[in-house]
Order: sequence, then structure tokens, then C-alpha cells
Amino acid sequence: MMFSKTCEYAIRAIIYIYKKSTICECKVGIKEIATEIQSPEHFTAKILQLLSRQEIVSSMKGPNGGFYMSNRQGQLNLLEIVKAVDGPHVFTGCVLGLSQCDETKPCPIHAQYKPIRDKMKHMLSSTTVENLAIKFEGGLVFLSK
Amino acid sequence: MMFSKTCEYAIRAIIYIYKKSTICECKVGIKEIATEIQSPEHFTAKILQLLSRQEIVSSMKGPNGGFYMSNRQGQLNLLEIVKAVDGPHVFTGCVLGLSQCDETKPCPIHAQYKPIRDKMKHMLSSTTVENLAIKFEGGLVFLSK
DNA sequence: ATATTAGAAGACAAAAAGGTCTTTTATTGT
DNA sequence: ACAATAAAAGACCTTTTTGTCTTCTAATAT
Repeated sequence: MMFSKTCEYAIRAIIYIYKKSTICECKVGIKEIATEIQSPEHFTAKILQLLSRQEIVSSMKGPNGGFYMSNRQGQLNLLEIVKAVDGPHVFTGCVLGLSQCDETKPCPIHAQYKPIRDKMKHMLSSTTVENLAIKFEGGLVFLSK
Repeated sequence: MMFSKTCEYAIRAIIYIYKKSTICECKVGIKEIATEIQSPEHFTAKILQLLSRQEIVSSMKGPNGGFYMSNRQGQLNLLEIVKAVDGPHVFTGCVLGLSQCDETKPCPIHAQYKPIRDKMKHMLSSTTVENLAIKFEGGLVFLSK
């Protein structure tokens, strides 16, 4: 609803990969990721390839290969990730789909909607992957049913 | 992004119809609606049939027929409309698509996301069609480019 | 009555999103 | 070198969304 399925899987995968990367030096295979975040394996693989090309996650082929993330990659915020997946225009257009809608020529809902969208964007851009991964330490947060 | 295209057209059409209904006793034809809100005519017709069946808008066949809305229908709020179009589960599920995600077993983003979603829902449920249509009176709000 | 008008209904099609499967390529341990 | 491993690439399929077109039905004015 809010995000595309692709984006949901991407964020879940990233959190899982980063969490693993902080625990050990090891890399995570796509099978493990898909199982743990409960996503379709091949579809998730495709998404991670996209993220890999954009250097949001890193990967290594071959035995003991898999996906991993550096500390620097953990500092990426959610807005950067969402934009990488769902395109740069996410959270930009008019709620009602008008091509011209801004302060000077607003749609009827613009005034009410804009502050909420801004809050959403602010929340996303101020939340890093690390912020989220760290929550698991206390066991107060989950990625599965 | 936020709403489906169907929902965008629905809201734009409803606002236009209600605005017209407050100005004159006349009914609006689908051609005029589609032109004015810049939407595909036949697709919009289908959406309005859906809304008509749910008594969100009223319609009349034959010469001088068309769509119209009563004062009572103008008191409908946006959340009711969005739910009628995009289904009752809109704005309910987890941002990350987890089937089990609530206060007791939250996803990593739940805490940040929930207050924003609640604001969004509150904004929608406290905004009526009339609230929006009335904004046109001052000419400070638009439905087209 | 009937011709005209305009929405209702539904078949159909195109595009996008979501998902699967197979083959290729890079890496590594032996 | 080579067998095994695991990601990369891409062909292919399914479902959903979006959109078009034709036919049917109700209302009305004459």
C-alpha cells in the first residue's frame, strides 16, 4: 500500500543483511535471506541485484559468498533506499495525481496532505538501516510472524 | 503512489460532481466530468458506477441525466471514499508487509510509522467532500493543470 | 409510441507489478 | 586445473491495474 512489494522486500532484506553483518564477518546467502524475511527467493534475488548495482548492499560470488553490508552502507537512510527501488519521484507528486499541484496552484487536498507527506519523508530520511538493525538487540522488534 | 489511480480519479470526480451539485440543480454527464478532471472517460465511468452502487454518488439515466450528489453525500469523508474504492484494508497493514505487526510484535519501522499513518487517517476521516468543494469558492484551489 | 439521450454492464486489451526458472559468470577450496 | 558454490543475468510467466470499446437498459421529450 504505502510501498511496493519490491520495496518491502528490499527493506526487510537490507535490515536482515546489515544485522548479520554487524554480528559476524560472514556473508548471507539468498536462500537464508528469503527464508528469514519470508519472501520469494528468486524475486528477492533480483531485488538484491538491483541494490547491489547501486552499491546499497555488497555481494560476493562463489563459496562462502553472499550478501553483506559495510558500516558505511548501514548509514544509508530509508528514503535513499525507497528511492533506489521505487524511483526518485516517490513522495513527490500530487495525492490526486495532478501534474500541476503546489503552493501556488494547489489541489483541494494539498494543504492537508503536504505536512503529512513531509513528516513521512522526514521520518524516512532520518532513519538509517543501522537505527533499525540495532533495535533487534533488545529483542523488541521482529521481521517475521 | 499514495492512492491508486482509480482512487485519484474517484476523488477528483466526486469533488467535481459535488461542486456542480451545489451550484445548480443540474446533473453532470460523464463526458464533462472526464474532460474537466482530465481522466479517461470510460474508465471514469466505470469508477462512478462503482460509487453509484455504493450510494456515494447518485445518477440518473436518460436525457438531462448524469451524476449528482445530495448534501448528505457531501458529508462523506475521504476515508469512507478511499475505503469504498481501494478496499477496507487500506491504511491497516504493516509498512513492511508483515502479516503480524502490532504493538506487541512490531516490525522495526512500526514505532516511527504508526503515528504518521494515524495522522493520515485522521486527516482523511475529518475531511468531507463538502470541505474540499467549498474551497473552490475563493478560487484558491484547482482540479486541473 | 418512439426516437433520443445518457448511464450500466461487461467483454476485451495493454501495461505494470509480482514472481519463477534456467543459464551464465565469478570465486574459492582442494 | 577443476569441481563446487553462489550471485548475476535474463527469459518467461501470472496477476493486478489501468484503460477501451460495444452493447444493453432506463428515462425523457415530443
